Amino acid sequence: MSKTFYITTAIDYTNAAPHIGHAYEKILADVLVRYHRLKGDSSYLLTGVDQHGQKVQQAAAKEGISPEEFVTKTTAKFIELWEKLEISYDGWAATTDPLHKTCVQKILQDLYDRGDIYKAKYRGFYSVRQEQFLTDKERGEDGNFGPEWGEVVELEEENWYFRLGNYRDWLLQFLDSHPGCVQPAFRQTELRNAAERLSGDLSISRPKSRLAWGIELPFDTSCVTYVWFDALVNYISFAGYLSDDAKFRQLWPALHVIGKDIIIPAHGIYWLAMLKAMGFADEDMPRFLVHGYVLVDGEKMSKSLGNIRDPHTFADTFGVESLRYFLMRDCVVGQDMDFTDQRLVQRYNVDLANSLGNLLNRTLNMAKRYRQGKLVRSEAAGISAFAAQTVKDYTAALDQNLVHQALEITWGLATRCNAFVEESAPWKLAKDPEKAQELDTVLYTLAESLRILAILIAPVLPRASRGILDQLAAPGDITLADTAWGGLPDGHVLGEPQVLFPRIEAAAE
RNA sequence: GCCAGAGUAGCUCAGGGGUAGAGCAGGGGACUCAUAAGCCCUUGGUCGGGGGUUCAAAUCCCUCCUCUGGCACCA
Repeated sequence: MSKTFYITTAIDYTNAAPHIGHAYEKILADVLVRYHRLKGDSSYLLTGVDQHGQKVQQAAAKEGISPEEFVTKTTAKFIELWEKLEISYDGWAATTDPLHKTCVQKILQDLYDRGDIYKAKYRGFYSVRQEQFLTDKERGEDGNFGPEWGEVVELEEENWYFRLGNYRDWLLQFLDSHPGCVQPAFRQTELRNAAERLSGDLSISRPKSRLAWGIELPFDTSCVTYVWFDALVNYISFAGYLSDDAKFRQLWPALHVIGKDIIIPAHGIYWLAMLKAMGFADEDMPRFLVHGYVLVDGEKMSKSLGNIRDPHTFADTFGVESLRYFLMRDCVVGQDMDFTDQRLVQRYNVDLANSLGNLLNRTLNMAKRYRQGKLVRSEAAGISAFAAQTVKDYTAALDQNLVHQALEITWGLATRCNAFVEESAPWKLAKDPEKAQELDTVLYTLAESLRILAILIAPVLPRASRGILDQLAAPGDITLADTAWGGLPDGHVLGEPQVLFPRIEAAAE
């Protein structure tokens, strides 16, 4: 069996509800994994939640409930959203899972035994109110810590450290010899620059007196591990590392879909160094697909601006598919995108309703009116060749994860078909008995093109894909190979036309 | 500050030494199968400013300005 296309997303921190940015990342990963399934590749999508840590502990305390209870409640919100958005994940990584905990502890113990983890004292300024150490970043303009930190004391604490600095040279060599490890390329350049300046080791523990909600260090039960050796490890623990060798060999290495805010240093430096320390070979290092932010009306989403968009609202107002389409079509992979209601509605009306939806509708109506929906197998060479080229270009784009480009290419076929309707004017052919064969060819060509379009949109618009195939009365179980011309048999009878994407008339302001 | 990227039509962006491009928005037209959709035509830009190289610069070089990102644990 060939290697599985193993794709993961960042696991989301469960101290608050998911927003449109979380949704974007999961949809992107979902589209890519659906594409690989369509191609017939063995595929596996892992997503999940990061449930440990201080902010969860604090948020739970604030509500007067246990961290377990709090996390269960918040996690449910993520699961509910992913189901609504049709994120077709195969594995669910929740960091409180015993499987994960066992894996983390085995890794820590092993690194400890090999001397990659050591204990050292840290002395610094500590905010009693916020229960955290402060760095120079937290200092105000005047160089002092602001009142929001409450009482600040100087404190000494013993913690465990990972010998990150030992892996700096290897990391530089690895990045230099593996262009394409990070997409887009400029992110790899940034990572390389950051790695060059890397100095010092990485604190990986917190005393339980400060943070109890985490995974206990196997060699020091007075501490829990802090974020890195917990959250990052999910990518391998849930892939069977140290628990199911066959599964792990099949899946690993992964393509990590992550946001631009966590490539440096978390994934690009810490995670790669951690894997190296665990003994992973260069060819078993993951690759990264780094996406940008979803801006709202040109601004970064933030609580203080009060412009956080709830994906549920969008899904309920405009439909899940229009949200998936808009996010995938309007965002150049790797770049930020601007999310505005107006633009979403515009894209929906222009691309989904007017172009594709109307093409389906007019085709079925003409076939019904002129031929009672019955087709004669045939081919308009210009269009079938165009369709074949479209599939080729589409594949080339998606093989490079360029979802927006694949959609643009796909819609090129829909546009070509709409023009073809005008060129061939079936309503004129229908009035001339001598043109009967020509009319049959036009109708079959349009129906067949729609069948191909339905296949191509399937990764992004699974429901609309099924909807088109249903109306064509074509089989719903499809693969990319089915885009070959002539799938609809001679004498095939099309289904009833229904409006697939009703126009959104009210300008959403 | 250092590093990277960007600044091209109202908007989103492509192009990258030889007469300025696409989609959407705006304007006009012919048609009628269709979700007043689709199709055709069209308005619109001294390609951030200034210098330079060149027969020729949006494109190469220098410089300045602006924005974004990274360096600095929030998808």
